[in-house]
Amino acid sequence: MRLAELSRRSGVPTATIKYYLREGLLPPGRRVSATQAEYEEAHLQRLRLVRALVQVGRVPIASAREVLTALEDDSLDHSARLGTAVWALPHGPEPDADDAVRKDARRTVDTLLGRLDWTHAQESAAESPAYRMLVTSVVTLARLGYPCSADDLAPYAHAGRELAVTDLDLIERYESPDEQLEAAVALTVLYEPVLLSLRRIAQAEESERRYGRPERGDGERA
Amino acid sequence: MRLAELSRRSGVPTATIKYYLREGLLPPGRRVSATQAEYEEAHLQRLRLVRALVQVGRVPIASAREVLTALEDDSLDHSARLGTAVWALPHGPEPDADDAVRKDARRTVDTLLGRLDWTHAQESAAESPAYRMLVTSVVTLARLGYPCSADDLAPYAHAGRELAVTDLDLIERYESPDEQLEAAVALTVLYEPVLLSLRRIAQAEESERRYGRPERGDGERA
DNA sequence: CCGTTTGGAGAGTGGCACTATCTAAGCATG
DNA sequence: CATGCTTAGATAGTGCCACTCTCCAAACGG
Repeated sequence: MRLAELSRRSGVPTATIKYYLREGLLPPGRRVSATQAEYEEAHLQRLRLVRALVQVGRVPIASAREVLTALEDDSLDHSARLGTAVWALPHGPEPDADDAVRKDARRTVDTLLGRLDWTHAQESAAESPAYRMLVTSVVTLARLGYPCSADDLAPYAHAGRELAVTDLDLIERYESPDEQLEAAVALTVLYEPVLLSLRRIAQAEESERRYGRPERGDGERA
Repeated sequence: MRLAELSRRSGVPTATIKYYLREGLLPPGRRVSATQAEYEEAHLQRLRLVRALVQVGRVPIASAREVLTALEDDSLDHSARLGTAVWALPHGPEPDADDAVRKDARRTVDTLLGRLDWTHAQESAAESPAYRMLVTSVVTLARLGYPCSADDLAPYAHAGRELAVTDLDLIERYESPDEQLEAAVALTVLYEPVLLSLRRIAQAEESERRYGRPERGDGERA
């Protein structure tokens, strides 16, 4: 199919598709002549994935490129591709200083990971984006006056563990390695807003259950 | 304290503090003369909250203002303030169309909420930001070829419910209504990256457990 | 009295995700 | 072949956002 049809079928403007092609988020089409290129179904699928990552998953373009190129990096094996892809995913602010508060937070996190026997996370991936994001969040909470101990974090870690099992079960539904790779990235990123919104809804529900009045005020937000 | 000291103690540049004051994220200081203003500890705390929301919680400035003004809106009672504040929090893309896929997603979500007996969410807050974010995510997943049924969502909802209970228990540790309000906002927002990073770490851990290195990983399937 | 500091306001900056414009080369039709 | 529409590709521009810079006049302080 031509670029125009790709645009029509995906709902993405042609200018934006051209931009994605330029940025390497989308592999170039099969050149048919100097001014024509042919795109396949795979391009459409990839385009939808890009849109989902960028718009719903809030993944920056540059990170999305890293993720997607990792997915098809022939020099890596299956699990290395996935690791590289997920590694490129998150996007938290870099820590500004390594002060006492941060050391405390790191100790708390390490205690938690040790208690859970998550030794892999502690050793080979201690500087993974996820680990750093966790430490940064704990630091921020502490500075705000909400210190969180390993005990406080434990319920979230347990939830994370159960969800991870669910996630991997979902991914295992897919047969081919390529499908699994895409599914892993898509499900990791796109279930995040699912989880967060369900938590918010549950908070409102539980709050109503405890304190009994509707959460929503009346006089705001047309 | 003066603006300069506020800056020094918070680590936020004076220019940025002035910007926050202009934007109404920070209440003005007590005017001492035409060119002097005095700031209290409360300003410092508020400033730290703003920074946490904006930098770690990725809340846009405009939303942060809505949240913070709701927290001190004297025309609302305690729970209305909290509702308004949390209502202003998230920031997903607005849905583009109300097509068949979206209707399906809505039905799936409603089924899930009904099954959980989350009637409040279904009725009075059916158009809450969280509900819309959830529907949008399900739509995106479906369009990508990852349909998720109410059964698929159930584990995430279950996790959300347990976390909501934990969250409210944490908030109840605080005595005064004002403290509870700030805690509710801070903990809702700042535990999000905690939860997401713990999920990522757990995924890596579980993945290693299933497919991992020959040393420790044995093919234990869950 | 005078250099420095302060609060305030407006304009400017840099990053990012597009988006509009332009150009040259097709392809389609008469 | 002439004519007009479409396409791929490149370059420059747009809008938004979170700051950040510059300036001013008042005022503090030695």
